[in-house]
Amino acid sequence: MGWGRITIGKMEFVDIVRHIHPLKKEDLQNLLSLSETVQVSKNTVFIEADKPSKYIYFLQEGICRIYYHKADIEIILAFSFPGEAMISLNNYVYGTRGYENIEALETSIMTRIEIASLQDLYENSTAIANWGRKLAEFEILKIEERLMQKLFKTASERYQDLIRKESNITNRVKLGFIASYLGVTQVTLSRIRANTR
Amino acid sequence: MGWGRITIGKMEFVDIVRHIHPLKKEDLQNLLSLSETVQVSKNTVFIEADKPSKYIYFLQEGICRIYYHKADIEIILAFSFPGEAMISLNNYVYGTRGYENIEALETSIMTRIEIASLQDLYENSTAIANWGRKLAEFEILKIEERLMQKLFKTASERYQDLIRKESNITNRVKLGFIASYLGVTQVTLSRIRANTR
DNA sequence: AATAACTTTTTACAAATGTTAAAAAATCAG
DNA sequence: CTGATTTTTTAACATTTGTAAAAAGTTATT
Repeated sequence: MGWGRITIGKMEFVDIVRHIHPLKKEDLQNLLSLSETVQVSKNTVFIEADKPSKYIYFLQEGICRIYYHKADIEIILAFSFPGEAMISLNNYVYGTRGYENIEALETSIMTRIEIASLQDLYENSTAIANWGRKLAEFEILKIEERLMQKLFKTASERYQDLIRKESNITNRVKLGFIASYLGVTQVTLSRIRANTR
Repeated sequence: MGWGRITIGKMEFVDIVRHIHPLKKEDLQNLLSLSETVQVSKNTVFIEADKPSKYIYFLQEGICRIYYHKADIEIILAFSFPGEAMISLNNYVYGTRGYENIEALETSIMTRIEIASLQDLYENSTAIANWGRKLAEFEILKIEERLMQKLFKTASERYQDLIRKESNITNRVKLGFIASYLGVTQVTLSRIRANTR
């Protein structure tokens, strides 16, 4: 569909941090001093299942997919957009290996922090501990939202919801991925799209 | 099935608290001083959707169901067993009204803490803030587990998983509820059970 | 511009699950 | 214990979704 690239969202790391939980200058500085901005090129898997992942990432620009691999099935749990945190959950919580693979679907800018250093901060600053608490709480809400969608809504409704929220996602992500995210086959998604016209 | 009641798990509140994140005597005392043990009788809905819920509950004894109501559909998100926390998520995180109804399926013992007081503690104690962070992180893992089950496994596998984990749940919870939890109709669950024999 | 590789849609058929209704089984109340 | 109520299973049929393969459309490369 030769439309050319769509303008995409961008977010500064400090804004991402502050949006989770406001911090005083000193705490903010401590967090920022641990952070490192990286560019991840298209189709790079930067968090891999079964491998320890040292970092928590915050997406500033681009789009990623979080997916699980099981036997020969691959299922997309979520897409990440600017402003969102990306982690290997079990790794972050227990320090063990996790299930998630996370791949940049476009060349993306993200800021990362070493989880071990972050956890030191958690132990030494009440404000940052509460920041980490809020981060976790928002993740709960995000994943609960996803589960509710899956439990309550048909694939067709979930598709509508997705394009309402991210209107140009079909121009940035191939339909096979979107079908996987919705939990249906690509054939079913094609049928849904055919009935929506 | 005239078997008589099955012995059920029990948990002390202090053990539940310590299992989330170890606390020093003083912090533990602060938490305990805010807590209040209550008995909730069978079939009582003690957290209601669209109503503010002042408390976070920790189940010591009994079994509860967390369910959403939408139009005329009712879907069970989870069963709670001793040791688990029960909250209205949006209420806990944002102070707004939530989607969850939580009902005691058996007469249950639980300890509750006022969310507002707990949040005061979060602001004033690094250890308790980290305790709250861990609480949230474990909730993420729990709900992620549930989502993965739903995404990767057939209803039949999910049923097997459930009875492996809670072998006597079919004696304590009616199959209509279990079907709802599994995300299938009761007819489908009957078919699953018929094929498992 | 032509070819190859990849993505999306369509088709035909199979399998799984839902719906409705009724029967069977289990449980509860008096 | 017995009848009433609730829960669970079974049956018949409809609908949805999956599978596999082909066709159509798109993108990338030479």
